[in-house]
Formats: sequence, structure tokens, C-alpha cells
Amino acid sequence: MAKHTDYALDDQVGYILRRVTQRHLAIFAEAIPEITTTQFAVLARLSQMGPLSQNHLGRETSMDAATVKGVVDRLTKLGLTATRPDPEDRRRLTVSLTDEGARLFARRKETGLAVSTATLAPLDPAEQATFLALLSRLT
Amino acid sequence: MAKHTDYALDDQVGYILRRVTQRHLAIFAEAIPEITTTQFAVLARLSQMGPLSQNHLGRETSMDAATVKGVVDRLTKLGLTATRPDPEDRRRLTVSLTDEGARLFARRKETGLAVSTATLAPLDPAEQATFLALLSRLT
DNA sequence: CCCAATTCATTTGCATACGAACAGACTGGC
DNA sequence: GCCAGTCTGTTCGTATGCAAATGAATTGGG
Repeated sequence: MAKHTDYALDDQVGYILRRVTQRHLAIFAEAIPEITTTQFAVLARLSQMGPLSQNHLGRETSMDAATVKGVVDRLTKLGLTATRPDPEDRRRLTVSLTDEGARLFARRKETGLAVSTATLAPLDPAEQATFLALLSRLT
Repeated sequence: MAKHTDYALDDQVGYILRRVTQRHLAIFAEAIPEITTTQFAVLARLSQMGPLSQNHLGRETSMDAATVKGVVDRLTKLGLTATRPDPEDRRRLTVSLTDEGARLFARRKETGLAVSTATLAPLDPAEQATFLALLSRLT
């Protein structure tokens, strides 16, 4: 009988999640060195939904207000996004893709899909579907 | 026919991983406010394996040398770990748990297991087993 | 036994992340 | 039509996380 409880770090979901995320980020950085995963998510969302206020963009990409500010600042410095004040609501800052940002995303979105494929490659197609369905429910 | 490829951000494994990790970190921070997940991982590993060199500890907890240094520095400042030079190899810094660190981990490891349980709670037991098996293969 | 290659720890720079606190702008309910 | 509550963006502090560069120590092969 075990004295109390054994805590097996290697079996904890949080620890495995961290390791899987590390592998995914490495695959992404290799495939798309120009920008980061979070920056790519912003380009994807703006490409899909059009211009958004900075806070709304944060909600749509699962980043808090402080985080999305830094991401947008860096994308703007790279010339991939632009910001302008909203005339309707002077609190708001509207974020949009530049032509260069739209072109970069169009050019790289196939690669982005390949990154997802590579991340899931250790599983066969049926396992991938099962995994994604279960993972989504843990959101 | 789609013009080219649709990139559905919400279906990308990296994006879902980030969201699941956010939820897990929030559950952990609520349950164990004293320290972070990475700090807890260090305590767990030292508790399991005994004193380790800082680099070895990093490998055993999936952190690179620069990251583990910061984590150990903060744990040491909290009085939960201690460091001493290795007389055998003057490059090495041996990291060990203090009594207080060992007590904190002993007191909190049940809670740590409860955090894993809560993270996986949306799945039934069979699904949890399937999920963990598939997740582990993506490391 | 000696030096080239490796290992270890550190530092710097950059990029997420989040909580808390803040000021300015807006809105709904009375 | 006013003000209490809310929303938006910003800043600060803290904590991962990795790449790259550095200096010191160790080791292995000839």
C-alpha cells in the first residue's frame, strides 16, 4: 500500500499539454519563421472577419486585452496590420490587415494547415478525429 | 468550389491547445495560488528524484536552461528550494527541496491531482483514458 | 597529457500571458 | 438629462519560454 498518493508528473494532463504545445510551437517556427502562432491567429481572424476593434479581436483570438495589444503592436511594426480610431466610438481602436498582411496570410495559410497536419502526424486519421473532438471539449 | 483553402482558426490543433491550456492554468491558479504550474512541476520532480543539477532538473521538467534558472530563482526566493555548488563538478549547481518546499508539495499534491481531474472533467472516464493516450503520443 | 569538443550556468533580447489598476468614453435607467 | 455602471485601451508587474552568445569547467581521443 502506498503511503499516501503518488504524484506522477509525467501522467498529469497539464504537463503533457505543455510538452505537446512545445513540439507544436517548434514545428510552427520551423515552417513559418516570419511570425509567431499568436500573430498568425490574428491575421487569420482579421482575414476571416474583416477589421475589428482591438478588444473584440482579443476575444476572437482568446487573448486578453493586455496580450493582444502587444501582438497588434508588433504586427503593426512589421507592417502587417494597421490601426485607426473608430469615429463612432472614441474609446475603440480598429485593427485591420494591410495589403502586405493579407498577402502574407494568403501565401502562408497552406503552410499553416501543414503545421497542424505535422503536429497530428503521430496519429492515424481516425485517431486525429477522435483527439480533436475530445480536445475541443476541454476548452 | 472554394477559391483556395479555407483556414479555420477554430479547428487548428495549436489554437485549441492554447485554449485548453488557458483553462487548465486558470483551474490550477484557483486551486493552488501559492505557486505556478511550472514551479509545482519542479517541486514534484525534486520530490520524486531528490536533488538534481539545475540543467538536469530542466531536462526532467521539459524546460530549457534559461527557463529553469528563472523558475529555480523564484522558488529559492520563496524558500521552497535551495542551491549549492557541486564539489564534484564546479560547473554544476545542485538544486534541492527545502523542508518547507517538501512540506508544501506533500500538503498540495492531492490538490494537484484534483486539478488534473477538474481539467479532464468534461470527458467521461473512458474518454479521459483515450484522450491522455492520444495526447501523450503527440509529445 | 593535452587540446578540441562538450557541458553547465548565466545573461540578453524578444514574445506571449494574465491580473490589477487606471482614465476616458459610452449607455441605460430613472 | 444625469450619473452609476460598464466598456475600451493602456500601463505595470510578474512569470514562463526560447535563441543566441559567453565564460568557466570538464572530458575524451589521440
